[in-house]
Amino acid sequence: MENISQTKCLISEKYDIVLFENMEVMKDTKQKITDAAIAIFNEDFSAPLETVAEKAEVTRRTLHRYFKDRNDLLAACHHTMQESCRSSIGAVYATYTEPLERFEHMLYAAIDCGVKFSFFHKLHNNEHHNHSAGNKNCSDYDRTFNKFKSTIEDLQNKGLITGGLTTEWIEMLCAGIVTAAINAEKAGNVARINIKKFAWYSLSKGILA
Amino acid sequence: MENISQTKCLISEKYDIVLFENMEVMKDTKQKITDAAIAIFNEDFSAPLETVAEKAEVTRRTLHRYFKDRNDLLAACHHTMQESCRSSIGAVYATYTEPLERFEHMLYAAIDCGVKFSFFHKLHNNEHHNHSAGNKNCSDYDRTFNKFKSTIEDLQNKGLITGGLTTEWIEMLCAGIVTAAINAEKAGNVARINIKKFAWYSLSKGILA
DNA sequence: TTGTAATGTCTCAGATATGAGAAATTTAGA
DNA sequence: TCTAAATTTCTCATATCTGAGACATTACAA
Repeated sequence: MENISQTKCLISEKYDIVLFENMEVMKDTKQKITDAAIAIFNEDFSAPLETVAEKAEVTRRTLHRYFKDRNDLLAACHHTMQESCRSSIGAVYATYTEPLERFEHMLYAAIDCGVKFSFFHKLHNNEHHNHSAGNKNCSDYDRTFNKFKSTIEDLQNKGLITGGLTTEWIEMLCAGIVTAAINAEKAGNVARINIKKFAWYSLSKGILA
Repeated sequence: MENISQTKCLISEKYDIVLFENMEVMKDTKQKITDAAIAIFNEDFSAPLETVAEKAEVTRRTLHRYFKDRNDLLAACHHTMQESCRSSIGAVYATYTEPLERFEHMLYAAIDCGVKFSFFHKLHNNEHHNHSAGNKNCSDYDRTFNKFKSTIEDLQNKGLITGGLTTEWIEMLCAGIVTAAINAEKAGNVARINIKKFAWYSLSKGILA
């Protein structure tokens, strides 16, 4: 019987410590509200702002002091998600050049970004959103996610991907597995240390030739 | 280089024809509204009822004639999801006894249920929902999903699962892969015929020893 | 301790969502 | 074609959400 411990896995110590979100003691209020909004809107896009304020542990009045209106808050969410993904994925892209190694660390980066990754991906891939390169938000998204996509294409060109699987499927699968990792983390029924290990095992076995 | 066509795959012809949702010409209005609500609420839980009515191609007034209020509509959603999942998964459970075969067909059944599967799963597994066996909805959910979970346990007991992977992770992964399949279907960038093939390939390789 | 900036409380007006009555219109079947 | 049921249209009252002013309270740094 195969055992997961035999599988090569590049998780560094760093990832085991700061595993998911930054648990900083004192975030500045504006960022705290933005982070709360990302968590809430990811699950319930039309949730009342009161709900966001509660999650951020501030009054609705305070929220309105920082954000003109709902759209303003959403723009801040977008900026935070974009920046978090750009920074994490960009760092991996710059650090690793070998496609497989790069791909593995991109998965870990995506899991570290957590909801900021999955909500960002969801927003730009849902049926109502019409993605246009002219839109600043969309081009920001593309710049970051193209690093992801091109890494998958590199794997394919090197013949590392199971024949027949398409780039599009692999992208969807990655998003699905990141979501699984986030949900496992939230549910708390899978040991934290294992989540990335499991995610990489299932993803790599699931697509590599 | 491994090719996906070499992988054993039990998709029957039936699945290729009625692939995702039932595209019936004339659904009765109440069911049409309920289905629209499942699609909308899955993506935006607090979406206004106007949005649901639009999706169902009726007036908000008509919606209110069938459903007393939002909760009433939500109860109908729950009933439809429960019944769809119970029927599909129950049929697979009754038809196949060999765990691996059963598991594969359960994946196909879940993909066929589509949003009805993923929304149902999401509702009973999100952090706000406190799952209690006393609640009728929860026990309905458990009855159906325990068939899923016990199938995974059977695989594990037979030594078919990669050592170390937990039941909880596999459940999350299944939900993630079903979501990937649904999104691939919605995005339309993965050929319909391939979706189930890809999903089973990635899932089976991703967890089986 | 004191002053200032940030946040909370209370309040309100306008916007949007909700639920339903009444009558007109459409649809489907005899 | 005619009738009955279903749906739409228009309307309204109520509820909830939103954004902001005025002032009280708190936190913190000098």
